[in-house]
Amino acid sequence: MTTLAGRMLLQHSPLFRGLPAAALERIAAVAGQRSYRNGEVVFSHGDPGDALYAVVTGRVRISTGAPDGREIYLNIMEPGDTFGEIALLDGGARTATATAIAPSELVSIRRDHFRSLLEQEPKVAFELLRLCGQRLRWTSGLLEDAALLDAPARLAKRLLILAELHGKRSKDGVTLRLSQEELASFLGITRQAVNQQLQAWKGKGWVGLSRGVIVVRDEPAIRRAATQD
Amino acid sequence: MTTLAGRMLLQHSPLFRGLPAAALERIAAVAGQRSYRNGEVVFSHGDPGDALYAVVTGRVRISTGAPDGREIYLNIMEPGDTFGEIALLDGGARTATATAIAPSELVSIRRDHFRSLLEQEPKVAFELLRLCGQRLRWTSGLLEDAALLDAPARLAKRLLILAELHGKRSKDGVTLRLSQEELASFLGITRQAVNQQLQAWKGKGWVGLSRGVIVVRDEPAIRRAATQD
DNA sequence: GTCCTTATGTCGTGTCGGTGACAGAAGGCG
DNA sequence: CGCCTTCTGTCACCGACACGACATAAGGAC
Repeated sequence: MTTLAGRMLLQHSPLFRGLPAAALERIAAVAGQRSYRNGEVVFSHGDPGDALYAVVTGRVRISTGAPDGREIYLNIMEPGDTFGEIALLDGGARTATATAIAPSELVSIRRDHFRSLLEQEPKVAFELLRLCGQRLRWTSGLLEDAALLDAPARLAKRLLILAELHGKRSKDGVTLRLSQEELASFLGITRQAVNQQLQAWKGKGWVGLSRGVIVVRDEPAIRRAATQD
Repeated sequence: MTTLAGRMLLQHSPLFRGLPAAALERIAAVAGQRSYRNGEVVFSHGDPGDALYAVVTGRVRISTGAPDGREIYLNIMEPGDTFGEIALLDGGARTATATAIAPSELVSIRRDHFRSLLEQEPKVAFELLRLCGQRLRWTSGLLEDAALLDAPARLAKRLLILAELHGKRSKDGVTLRLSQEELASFLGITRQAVNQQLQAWKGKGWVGLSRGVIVVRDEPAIRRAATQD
C-alpha cells in the first residue's frame, strides 16, 4: 500500500506517466512502501532481485562492492527516479548495492506484479525499453571514458554530471554537496588524486572548495578539461 | 527481403524464437539482407541509429572509437547474435561502431518495422527486455572490473570469456584465434603489457602462444589469476 | 624461392596514480 | 567549553603501465 505522496510520485515518474487512472490505481494497490534510515541497505550485490524501487523522498546511493571492501559508486537516485530494473528484467541477482544516504521513503513493486502490469499495459514496456536504452548508453559511455580518458578528464566529466544532476545553481557557479572521498569513489581513484587535481583547478579559480562542498565556478573551463587536456 | 538462410536464422535467434510462423513471415518480408566485405563498416559511433542487425554468417566487431584514433573493442558477434539494439530503443545515435571482420551476411530490421512488430507481438518486447537486462549486467560487470581489478586479473577474466565464446576446445586446452594486439584493445591496455603477462603465464605452462593464436592450457590457473592474485 | 607485411618478444625510460603517513581545519556532541 | 570524528591538504616513495624503439619470426603474395 502506498501513501498519497507515493501515488502522486508514481504517476509523474517516467515509467508510469501517461497511464490511465485505473492502471495507476492497480499499481498503487500492489505496491509496497516503507521508510529507510540513513545508511540502511535496501539491497545488496548478489541478492536475488525481485522488486523494482522508486524514490519518493530522500536519496539512495547505487554502488557496486568489491570483495576486499573497496567500493565504487555508480549513481545517486533522487525523488522520481527508479532503480533495480536489471534484476527485474532477467530475474537474476542484483548487480549493485543500494543504500539510503538520507532518511528515505521508497515505493517497491514486486516482480510478478510488475510482470502482469507489463502485459496489461504495453506502454509501460515501451517506456521501460527506452529507459534501458538510456541506461545502456550511460554505462557504455562510462566504459569508454574509463578506457580512454585519464583521471583529470574523467574527474572533470563526472564533476559536471554530478553538478548538473545534484548541484544547486547560484550566481557564481554550481554548488555540490559532496566530499572528495565520495567523488573519488565515483571515479575509482584515490581521494588524494582527486584532491590534487581539485587544488590545481582551485588555483586557476575554476572551482571553490570547502568542507564537504565543491563549487564549479568556471564551467566552460572544466568542460574543456573534460575533453582531454 | 531475406534469404532462406537468413529466415532460418531469425527464427532460431533468441529474440524471435517461438513466434508464430505468420509473424516470422511478416518480419522476413520487411527485413533487409546484404553482404559486407571483410573490414567494411556497418555503422559508426555517432550515426543515427535506425536499424537492428542480426548476423547470419561471418563475424562483426563492436567497438567504440576515440577521437584520437584509439579504439576499444567491446564484443565480437557471431551467427545468431543481434546487435544495434540501444539506438533502436531510444532512437538516439549509435554508441559504438560495428565492423565486419570477415565476409558477412547481415539481416537488418528498420526501427519503424521493429516498432510495429513490438506492438503486435508483446512476446518480442519481453524477450528484448530480458536481453537488455543481460546486456546491462554485462556492462556493469565490465565497469566494476575496470575500476577494481588490475590489468593481469582483467586480462585473465577476458581471456576466459573470449575462450568460452569464440574458442575451440580440444584435448589440451581451448584454442583462441586472436592477436595480442586485439586482446589489448579489448582491455584498453597496450599490446606490450598483454605480451608481458602472457609470457609469464606461458612460462608456467598456463597458456600456449603462437602467431595469432592463444591456447588456454590450464583454465583453473587462469581462473585463479582472474580473481585477483 | 624472395619480398613484404604483420605479429611477437624485449628493452629502457618516463610518468601517472596508488600507498601510507601525518598535520591542520571544521563541525558535532557531550 | 573541550573532545572526537571526519574531512582536507601535502608529502615521499614506489610500482604498474604507457611509449617508443628495435629485433625476430611467421605467413602471404608473387
